[in-house]
Amino acid sequence: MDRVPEQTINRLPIYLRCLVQAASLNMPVINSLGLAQMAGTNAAQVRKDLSYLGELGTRGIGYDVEALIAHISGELGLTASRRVAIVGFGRLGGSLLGYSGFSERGFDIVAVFDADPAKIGTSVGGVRVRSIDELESGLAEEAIEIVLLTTPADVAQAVADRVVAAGVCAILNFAPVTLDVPDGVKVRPVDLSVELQVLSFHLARMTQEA
Amino acid sequence: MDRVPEQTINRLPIYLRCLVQAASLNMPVINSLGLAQMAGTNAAQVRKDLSYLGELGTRGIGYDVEALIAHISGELGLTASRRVAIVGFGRLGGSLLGYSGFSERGFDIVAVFDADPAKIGTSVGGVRVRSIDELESGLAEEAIEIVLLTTPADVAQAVADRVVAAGVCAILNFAPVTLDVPDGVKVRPVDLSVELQVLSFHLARMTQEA
DNA sequence: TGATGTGAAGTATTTCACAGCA
DNA sequence: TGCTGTGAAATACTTCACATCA
Repeated sequence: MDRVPEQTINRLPIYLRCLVQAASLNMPVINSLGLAQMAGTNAAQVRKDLSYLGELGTRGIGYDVEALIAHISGELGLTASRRVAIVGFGRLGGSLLGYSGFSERGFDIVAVFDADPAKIGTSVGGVRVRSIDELESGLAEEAIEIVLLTTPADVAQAVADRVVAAGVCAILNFAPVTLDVPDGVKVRPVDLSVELQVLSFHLARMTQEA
Repeated sequence: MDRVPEQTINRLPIYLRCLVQAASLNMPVINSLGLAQMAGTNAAQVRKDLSYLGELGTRGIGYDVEALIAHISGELGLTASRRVAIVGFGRLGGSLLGYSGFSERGFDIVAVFDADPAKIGTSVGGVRVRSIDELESGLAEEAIEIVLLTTPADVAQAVADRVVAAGVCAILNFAPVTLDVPDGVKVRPVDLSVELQVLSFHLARMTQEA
């Protein structure tokens, strides 16, 4: 089987979300057009994307919703829950810990690290805040697979280096810096200012063209 | 001049951030390789991207940092601050209102809407929470250009329809649904569960291949 | 019959490689 | 000389169109 294109990977969680909704509406089967309309794309794209995962549909019929949910979940590695840590427990880190959407989707936040002595040792939502000094040991102890990096920008790279050295291969980076990590480590940047600036670009274009 | 490719637009805010940092380090000039290293890309990409904006560099030298900041800021429409509204004032909406990074970059949150009578009329951070019933009039009154959509998923499409009908052309969508909007309206989805699932895919691939 | 799966065509994006200019 | 700007090549992705098969 060929490698799955990056853009296809980005759409798989969207398809999964749509399929779960279809299942909740008691649709046993969905075709590529129906899924495309829910996901905001087109039928050919859906078929091509799903074809990278195998021959999952039935010609003349479409895709079995439950079977496709199971298959995509498997591809996304969602069969077991994943152990997640928050590094940097400021305002944003606190919000993320409180967000129920993660555990609902199998992402369990089981460790929190911060440098502030006033926070260390306190417990929030059943999770104890650890010292950043215990980062390496704590990540190993808790068998962390994914780190949510929410430190201030000026220490993000240094903390990321330690996280990577501790063996973590997946980082969701909320700090407004581009992280430099070795091959094999996946970083997804989340930067709302970047998103707003992209929207602003389009607004500027519109008013200019009109 | 040719249209700027979408992927280039996505990188412009990154370049801008790197340039601002370079300026803070008192670098008067930066070359494509230096900017590429800061931005996590390569020199050819930087030159190609910037070439869509015009001939901004000096051969043999590089790019004047301040001039390039000014130019990219202009392209991104950041010369004046932009008026932003939060629609859906739950936990997430509250966090976003409290985030200082927006106003620092010229995005001013000047209106907040919610459906909960307990919240309507209260003031947070100098902004009064308005009833969702006043959505259309409020968006017009405050001359809102960008909406941060943070409603529950099940009403997100309906609210988005009203936001679009009120003339807003840019939406940052935090609801875990794919919004259907007319041509000319730009939506940027922000879904942390999707991001985590993409990371999970790569983790699954790694363990499988190893 | 009707919808999938997929080569092939069409686009978009990235990278190369070097002419051109300060 | 050294770095930008840019056609051209290479690669990646999307869309088309239709053979294929339940």
